[in-house]
Amino acid sequence: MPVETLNEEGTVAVTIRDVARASGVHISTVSRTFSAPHLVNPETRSRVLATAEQLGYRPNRAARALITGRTHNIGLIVADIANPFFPPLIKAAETHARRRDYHVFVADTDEDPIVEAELVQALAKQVDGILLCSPRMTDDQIELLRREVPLVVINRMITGLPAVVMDVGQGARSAVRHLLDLGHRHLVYLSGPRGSWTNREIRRAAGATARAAGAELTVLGPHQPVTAAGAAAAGAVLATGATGVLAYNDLMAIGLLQALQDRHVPVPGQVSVVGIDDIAASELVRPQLTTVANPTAAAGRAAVDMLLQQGDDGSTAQINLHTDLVIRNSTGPGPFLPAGATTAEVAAYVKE
Amino acid sequence: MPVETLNEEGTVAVTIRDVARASGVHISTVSRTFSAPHLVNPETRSRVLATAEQLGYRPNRAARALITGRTHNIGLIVADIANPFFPPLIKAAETHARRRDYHVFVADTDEDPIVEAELVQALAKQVDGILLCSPRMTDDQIELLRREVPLVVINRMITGLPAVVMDVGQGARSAVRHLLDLGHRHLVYLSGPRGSWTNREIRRAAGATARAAGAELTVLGPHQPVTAAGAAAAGAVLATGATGVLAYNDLMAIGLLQALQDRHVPVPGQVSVVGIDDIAASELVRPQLTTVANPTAAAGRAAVDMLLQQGDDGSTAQINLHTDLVIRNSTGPGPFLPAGATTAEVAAYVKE
DNA sequence: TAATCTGTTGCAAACGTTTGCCGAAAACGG
DNA sequence: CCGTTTTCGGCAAACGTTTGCAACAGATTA
Repeated sequence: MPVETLNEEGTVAVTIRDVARASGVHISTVSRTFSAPHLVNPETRSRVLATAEQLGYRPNRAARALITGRTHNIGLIVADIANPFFPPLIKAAETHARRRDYHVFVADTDEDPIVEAELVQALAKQVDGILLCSPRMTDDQIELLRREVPLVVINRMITGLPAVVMDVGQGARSAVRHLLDLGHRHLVYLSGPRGSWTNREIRRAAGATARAAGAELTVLGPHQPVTAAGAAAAGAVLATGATGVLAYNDLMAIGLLQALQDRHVPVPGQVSVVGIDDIAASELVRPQLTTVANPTAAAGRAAVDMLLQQGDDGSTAQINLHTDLVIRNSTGPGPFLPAGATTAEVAAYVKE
Repeated sequence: MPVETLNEEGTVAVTIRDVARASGVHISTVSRTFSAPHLVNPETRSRVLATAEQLGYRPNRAARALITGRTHNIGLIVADIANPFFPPLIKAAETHARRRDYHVFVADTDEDPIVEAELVQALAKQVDGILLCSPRMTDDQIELLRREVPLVVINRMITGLPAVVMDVGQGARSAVRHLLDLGHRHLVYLSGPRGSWTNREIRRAAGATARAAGAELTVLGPHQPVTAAGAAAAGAVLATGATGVLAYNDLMAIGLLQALQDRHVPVPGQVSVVGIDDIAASELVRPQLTTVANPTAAAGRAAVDMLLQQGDDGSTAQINLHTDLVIRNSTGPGPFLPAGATTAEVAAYVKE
């Protein structure tokens, strides 16, 4: 009776060797049955598969990783799992990766660039690549890290680095144009965290669009991308005298909405607010938030594909995903129009 | 000149062997420097550490896993990452695990018990244990799977299995008592998904509490735990004539809130609504949701600890975490009381 | 019929660690 | 100063795979 090693659960650990013995072939044949089926006789193959199935054999990924150098794992690093912007992306990436037989490590940096770098380092040797989501590091740091592990960046553009971005510049332009169309002439941009590429893009696009229309745009910030920061900014927003606000993300916009409500400032009667992301909650608050919808799920899937194809060629494509302005109830006509004016009336007014 | 193997990034893969050669010791000494430092002379140790640092050596976890049988990874399986109940738990578990030098695979079952079982199987050989969050499988299935991999269950009680539960029964009792105290005599429980242990606990506790007070409790469901289901149930809720509603979770409660608002049913004027979970959005909607706060972050940390200690002894502890009723604005006096009655007045009335 | 090719399998050397065992040297006790 | 213990470090065998190479049989070609 052969000595079987028991694993910690007290069951027999069945290896390639057991399958080989039971089906009367060499272990290499068993190995090939799984990793290069076309190299083994169909008859033998089915016999091996049958005994493997019967014995409950599962390939040991550590052993496989050791020799092939591919772990079949990928890392996904986000700023804050609890920020509702990320879960749909995580979910999509995870599901997509699993379909390709990859598993996903998810890690959270708490918006801290130092933690971010450490995490990449820690994960580097254990994954085939990392998806860096809205990184807060500098471009230089990222350049350094990409030498240790294949990287795909989401929501940031760095020359020479494969990236998936949601076209937040275009989104910001639509949002600002929407506010201008409604007759607002003085706008505020509630700026997001320092180090965010997205934040720079939005500010630039919003500024350019406002300037082109001869409107004024005041930038407030930087802020942490959370509701509390949006709420805290309410006073400053009102102090500017602006009537239209674009926020870095929906959380901040919602926080602002709440604070304005608490101060009995009518929205959109006195101030119009636009968010970015279209998180689930933006439909749940009242007034419902006008916002720029980001295709986060598509971005997650695209990023996984880019990462897995990266080895094949030296291509460093950059994908730019389209964003959509979703108009809800937090935006309305500017202050010098009759409060009840419809969009059509406003459009007519503006054209005059 | 020795031949160095290059990894896919084109940099040299530095192994224990390189460190050994560079510091003039045997590889076993290098190994021990990292995995059993007390067995090596402090002087040698620091020399090895220095060269390791200088060469940029990182232990290969696959090789380590292969020989020790421990991967230093854990799996975390949740029903739906996009359900805001889970992210705080995931985040806490991940951070806590990382502090103990473990990495976390996160996977999503889409509320499907079949996917759930497959995921456990797929992850089993690649992790040291799995955290099963609010599983939808049957007890038997879970019993079967625990033989393949150490398991800790969250939000479910199965005899003999280590578990962390949030005391949702107690939460439901507080919630129902709160509604009864406000003078509501006919309540509805908006039931959650089939297969949810939590759902059974809530229903049982709510039913018992209502019965003990001689009040009526109608159970509606099962439902998917999403806002749409809560909204869709609005008609049925009103049809029962009940004035107090307890929902399986906040998402459903919020959905219901929206639908009632659309029908111009005043909340809490005509109907009071209580949720469970205390997700971030429950504070953002208007009226703000009265709900049972679950200590999800604490649960995540506790579960990680249990899983990592599990090997040490055969203990299968079950931790029961306290929940808290958070009273906000979605609950108010029952219909036969003056609409503006304060809580104190209500209490007085009920006592009479 | 000999030479070549093709398809299938076995052999054995890796991959980068950990760890039980053993010997050498140092420290200790009497 | 001798015997015993302790500390330290080397040796080599694992762990479960993959994969280049070689062997062999049968089919194909010239």
